[in-house]
Amino acid sequence: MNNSKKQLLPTIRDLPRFLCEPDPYIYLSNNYVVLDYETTNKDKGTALRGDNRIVLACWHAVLGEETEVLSHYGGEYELSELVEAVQRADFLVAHNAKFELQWLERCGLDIGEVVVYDTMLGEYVLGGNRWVGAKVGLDAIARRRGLGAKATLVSNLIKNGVCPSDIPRAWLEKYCARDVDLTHRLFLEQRRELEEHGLLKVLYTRCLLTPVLADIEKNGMYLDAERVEAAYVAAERELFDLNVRLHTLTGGINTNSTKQLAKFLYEDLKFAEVKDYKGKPLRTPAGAPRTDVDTISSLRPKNQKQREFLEVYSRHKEVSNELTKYLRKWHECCENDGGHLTAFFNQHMTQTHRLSSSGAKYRTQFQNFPRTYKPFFTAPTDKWLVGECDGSQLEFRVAVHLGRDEQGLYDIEHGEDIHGFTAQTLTEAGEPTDRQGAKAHTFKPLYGGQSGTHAQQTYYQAFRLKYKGIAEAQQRWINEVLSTGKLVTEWGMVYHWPGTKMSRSGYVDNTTSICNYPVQGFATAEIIPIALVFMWHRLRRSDLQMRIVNTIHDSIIMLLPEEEQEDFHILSKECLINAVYDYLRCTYNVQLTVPLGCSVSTGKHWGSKEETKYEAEKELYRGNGV
DNA sequence: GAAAAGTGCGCC
DNA sequence: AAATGGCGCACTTTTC
Repeated sequence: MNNSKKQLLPTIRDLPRFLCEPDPYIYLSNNYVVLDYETTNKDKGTALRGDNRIVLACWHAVLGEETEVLSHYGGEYELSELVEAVQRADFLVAHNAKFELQWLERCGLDIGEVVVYDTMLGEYVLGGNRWVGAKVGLDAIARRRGLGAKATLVSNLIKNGVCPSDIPRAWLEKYCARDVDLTHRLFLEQRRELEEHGLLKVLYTRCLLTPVLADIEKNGMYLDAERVEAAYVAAERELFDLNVRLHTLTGGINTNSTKQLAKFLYEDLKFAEVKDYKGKPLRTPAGAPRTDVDTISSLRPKNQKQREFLEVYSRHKEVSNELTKYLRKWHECCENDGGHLTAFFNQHMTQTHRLSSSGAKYRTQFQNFPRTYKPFFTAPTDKWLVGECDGSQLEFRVAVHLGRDEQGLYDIEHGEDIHGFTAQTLTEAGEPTDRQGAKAHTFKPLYGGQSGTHAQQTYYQAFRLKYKGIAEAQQRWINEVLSTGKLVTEWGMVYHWPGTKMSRSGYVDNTTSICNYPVQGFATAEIIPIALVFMWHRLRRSDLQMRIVNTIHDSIIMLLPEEEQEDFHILSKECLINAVYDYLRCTYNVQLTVPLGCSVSTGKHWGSKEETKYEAEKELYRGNGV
């Protein structure tokens, strides 16, 4: 166990050079490999399925002026030449490199030692918020850039479910060679543009996260079968009763149909629609009456029939949601897979560049479990725990930094109760609100929110007055977008809102996005990924057994042996706090001016209430950091 | 009959 | 005219 080369917890200096001395200009080197795999096609060909295999690998090995064009038809055990080429190179180029990395790991590569350049992420970073998802697919990019479309015959075969292993070898080779060539030319175009726009560093950060995600997707999370089963059975039982009652009350309409439900609510039961301050009914974007919980819960029943319907309906909605989105799937997962639940992370789906996730086999994504279900997750073995660490008030603190807001800094340093201020302001404006109820409103101004009830508007104004620095920064962002159509953030990321105009009333299009993207992006697309990267590499170079299993925007979820609790605390603090300051300074030349904090908890199940909080030392954010 | 649009709801 | 950001998934209805 005491491997001489490893330590329980290596320091940051022991990490690979590309981390302790981050250098985005490595991408200007001409020592790289461009790779594309064709694989069998179960679940999109993922390497995480043992029954998939590599059909064909095509790669370019570039060294100086020389480009070798290579390919190999056959499985992963015969690809040592490729693995060695990748190890010799300064970096690996691939489109959606997470996919290739998972395969390369099966081919025997240590993916913790590789720097990748992902052309999908390259395009994503160049686009800012302009193109996401399918628009950064290789086809779409080739079309947009006039690089020549993909070979249509083979791509159509694959799209229509034909396994590459059944496609004639010569066709497939031509297709794959073309994709590598396309990826290579795309890379050369992109790196020039990224350098020109000062975006290499942003791409570097995106790409550092790729091997981390490639690895943690393999882990998954574990459900406590007993807890899931109990909740599942109780919910099915309750739903059955509620269905009967609802059927009687409504005469058998389908309450899942917004159309039928709206007719029942507003015509049959004669509820009055909720109106705005001008007396106009609040409708959906398409003009239909609203039937969501918020709307329905604000309806005021005037008779017994209305009252009873609201009561039964709201509970029915709750229970059926829980069942269809979580409990039935998790019940299946416990029956068939011992409660092992997996998902994958999408690096290219969001406008702000935070991650998104999608459920794998059971289609439950990893970022929207109901909070009350956290205790349904547990460790797969005895003597292991679930741990969670998250950035304290992360988006607020980021906003305070971006606005160099003195009041905000004071409040953070003195642990002021921000929600308390919200509650007090709302109460004094005639809308009695407790602290819990105030939480929803506290940060709405960070999203540029202005409207609402009189008391709410009073609060938003009070927020803008109190945190002047934040409000002024947001106003500057709006002005910049008005005059240039884009916003260059202080870490280099550029968001675009072309054609933004001011209306006659003075309201600027996209105000809410302009106010929010920099905050959300810096917090959850830069800071947390940095922490994840450092945490993963330090664990990888240690003897510790704990592993990262999930990340939800401002938090990281782990599985760990009981005896590694202290290491987990240290690691959380050092990665979520210290490493972030260093990395931001080295890579982005950004000196954070606020304390970062984190809170750490562990337990037999996820969601333990006992938290330990840590705060940054003053010299990290108030001096030169030395 | 499949795809797209619309609506609602879970999380941060 | 409206004016709180970001997602993915279930379900119904509309469109092609």
